[in-house]
Amino acid sequence: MTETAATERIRVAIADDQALIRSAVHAMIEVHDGLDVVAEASDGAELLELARAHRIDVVLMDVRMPRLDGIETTALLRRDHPHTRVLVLTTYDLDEYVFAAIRAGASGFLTKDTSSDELGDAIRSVHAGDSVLAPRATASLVDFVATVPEPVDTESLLAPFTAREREVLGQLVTGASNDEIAERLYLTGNTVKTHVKAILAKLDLRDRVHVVIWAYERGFVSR
Amino acid sequence: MTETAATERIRVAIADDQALIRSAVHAMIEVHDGLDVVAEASDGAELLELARAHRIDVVLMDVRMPRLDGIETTALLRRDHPHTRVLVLTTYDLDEYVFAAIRAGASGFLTKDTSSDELGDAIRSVHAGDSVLAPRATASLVDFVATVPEPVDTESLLAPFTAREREVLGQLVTGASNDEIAERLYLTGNTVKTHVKAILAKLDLRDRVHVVIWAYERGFVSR
DNA sequence: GGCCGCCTCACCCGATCGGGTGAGACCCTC
DNA sequence: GAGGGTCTCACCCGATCGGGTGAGGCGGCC
Repeated sequence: MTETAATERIRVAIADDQALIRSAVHAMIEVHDGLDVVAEASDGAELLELARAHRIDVVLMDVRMPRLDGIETTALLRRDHPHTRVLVLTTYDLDEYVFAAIRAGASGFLTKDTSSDELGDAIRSVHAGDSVLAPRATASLVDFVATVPEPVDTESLLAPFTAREREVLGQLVTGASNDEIAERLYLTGNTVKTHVKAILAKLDLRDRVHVVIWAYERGFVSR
Repeated sequence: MTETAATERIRVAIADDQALIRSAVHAMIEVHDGLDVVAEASDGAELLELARAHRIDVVLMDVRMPRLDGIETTALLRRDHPHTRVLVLTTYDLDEYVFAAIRAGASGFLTKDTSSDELGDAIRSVHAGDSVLAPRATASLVDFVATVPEPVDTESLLAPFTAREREVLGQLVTGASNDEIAERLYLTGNTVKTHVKAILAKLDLRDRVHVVIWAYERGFVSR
């Protein structure tokens, strides 16, 4: 794990439908020691073929490409070659793609006006396992995280409930009927009803539907 | 909007309970043109007092401080002085604090071993409205975003439903009873039941509880 | 015109649910 | 040992729900 990756050469591939961009990027990379461009593809499908033939460490991926776009290509590539890192390059930092790219498994998101040195550093970073984002992209992520509801403390939500009630509650939020709960917890239907009534009273809710809503709204369960 | 912020001097405050750290950070900032340290605080409460007296553009905030920690201080500060940006500095990049800091309204998250130049750049960046994250913090955010379920296309979820059914569905997921739905949509209870039955049939679900679960699980509704 | 989908409403039935009350057994604490 | 909380179960009642069936009106489409 503590191997000095700096001594290994990094095998880079370029995927972009514009030949001019490919050669420009190619030139930007070749000036760096330790970086080799081993493949160039004009669309995603072609890149996937090349990935089967060559070992690729880092792909510089355009988003807009015919046949298979950069996002889908990233997802497929990462599925079949988890070792290969993807650095997405866009013409402008259209942050509409940032989230899709990251979800697809991209390690970085930069604009094409990135300097040669920054690009070289970025390639080395993502190859080392770090993530690299353009400032605008970073801001998007920060904004996003700031709006995401914070995870709640489950224990405080469950505080008013007894052990048995928590078990019943756990079943309730799955949509189980009283009979199903009884079966799963080895209880009588009557007993389950008692616990359900206690839960409804403690939460001051009308019926099990509202219990489910309560659970999702409070983040007690989440998808 | 297109004013050249570079010509304005940036007023910086430092909040850290260790005097040695404060003076070291102070020294790192003063070497930069355009950056002035206008306040130093040894805890969050002190910083908040100083913020009422001075105009502060950027705060370099330690996380661990007595009385009021950096996270809570950030939240309070941002609430009362939205103009003031917060750059959180931690001893090690304990990413347990990254999300809390961002949620509290921090614009940046760096470790204290950041170089003087990087720190100066970071201060200028956050003052300009960008976000700055340490590489490790960036990786945390990227990992987080990658695990967040993607927002679903509502239209495709609603595809099988008629206009009226969608309205009833919208009421269903709020936990409304058939009578409440009837009241709100100016329908008979019998008619509502017909629509509910149609919805259950199309989703192949047993009862309204499962409809609510379906809605949350698919992201049709979210908190 | 005829067909079909949608919306509306009605009635019936059995199942499920929620509310109320009571009670026995157990365990822990004062 | 008296009291309180928990867990278990029982019975009753009325409300709600889901399933089945039928039917009239309306609008669009072939």
